[in-house]
Amino acid sequence: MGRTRIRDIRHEELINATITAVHKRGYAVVTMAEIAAEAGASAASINYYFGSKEKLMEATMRRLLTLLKQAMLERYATAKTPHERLMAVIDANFSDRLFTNEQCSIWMQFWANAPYAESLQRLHRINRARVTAHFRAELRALVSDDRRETLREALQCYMDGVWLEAAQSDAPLNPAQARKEAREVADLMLKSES
Amino acid sequence: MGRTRIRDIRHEELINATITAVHKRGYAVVTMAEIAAEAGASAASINYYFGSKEKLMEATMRRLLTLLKQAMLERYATAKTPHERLMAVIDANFSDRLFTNEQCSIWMQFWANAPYAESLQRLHRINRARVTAHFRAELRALVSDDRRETLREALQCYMDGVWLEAAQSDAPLNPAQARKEAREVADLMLKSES
DNA sequence: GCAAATTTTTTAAATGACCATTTAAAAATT
DNA sequence: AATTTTTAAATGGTCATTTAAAAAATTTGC
Repeated sequence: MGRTRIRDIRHEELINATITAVHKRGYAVVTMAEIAAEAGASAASINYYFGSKEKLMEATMRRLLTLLKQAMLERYATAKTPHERLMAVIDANFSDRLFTNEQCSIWMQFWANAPYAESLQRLHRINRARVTAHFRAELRALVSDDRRETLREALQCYMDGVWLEAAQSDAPLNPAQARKEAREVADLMLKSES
Repeated sequence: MGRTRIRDIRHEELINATITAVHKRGYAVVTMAEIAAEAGASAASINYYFGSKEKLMEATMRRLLTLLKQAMLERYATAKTPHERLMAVIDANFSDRLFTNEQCSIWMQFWANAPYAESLQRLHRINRARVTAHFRAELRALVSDDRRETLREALQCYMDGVWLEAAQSDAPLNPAQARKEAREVADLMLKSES
């Protein structure tokens, strides 16, 4: 009984179309018609499946969060030491799938609009809290108490900043390079701890 | 002959109103009527003085850039060593005047919308290039060639990230604390260079 | 000084677009 | 035949900008 398979397909298609359309036009400016066109559907069908523009946006942000979570868990699975697990979190943020112009751009859009949309803000905070928790846990074994929070905040802000800058660039990004640099930065900070 | 003094006053008032209104409502969503109400004027008068919403936004962003530039030059004036000048750039970014919820929030708004508005993008890039140049110049005397760019990028991204996070928070910010932490982060990175 | 004349500033109301959402009916699927 | 999916068209609302006229300020001629 493949119950309403089509529903899932449309959800997927429309969310992907939303990601592309928001990237192209900006969160607050993109129209239902543009998103629909991107998916080869009609604006009315979006409301049929999602109920409203706002709910579509929320579902899209959820998708993004899921992608990030997956990327993190994937890498976490094989990491053995605290240092490796720390790097797993970093690598996830700059994985080939996530560190693209489109993804950075749309993250930035949701980020910027979170303060003005309850539902986005909630999701955003949950996500940030998760990354914070991971960092804290791994840093516990790596740096002394008194410096840990400074270092964690610094690392988290650094990663946010990299994404933010990536969202501004139209030249294609280099995830491998970004991972390398992020690891260097992290090690640089850790080293000065000895 | 104080030529058309009133024009300057209105410009000032309307730009301030724009800052407040964009902070409250978001860049792409705020209306001319809301901005006008904030200034105790009519929407039509904004067009009389600025020509269009877009030009008003551009003028507002210019104002923000001027504020940052001023903050930097002020601190630069008294800094003697490269290290002091580096800290001057950092302190400027987290000065009492600039590191407020309202300022961070509106910076974030312009930032996020720069990719979709030619004029904003231009200004944004000019500003970033200036900060980059300052950092490069001061770091030249402080760290070895091979690490300089990594360190500079890390510092710049870190500062962007702090602003970005500040824009999400509704609790009042603590500029002094932010300066202290930023200095710590910078020194941490510099120390590991020896 | 001072009152018409001129210029600058201000706004209420009109204009013309644009858009999310609903509706009602058609098309496709079960 | 019943249900699900799709969309064209209608609806109702919002908003930037323009217009036309009023109000304030400034200049000018005396």
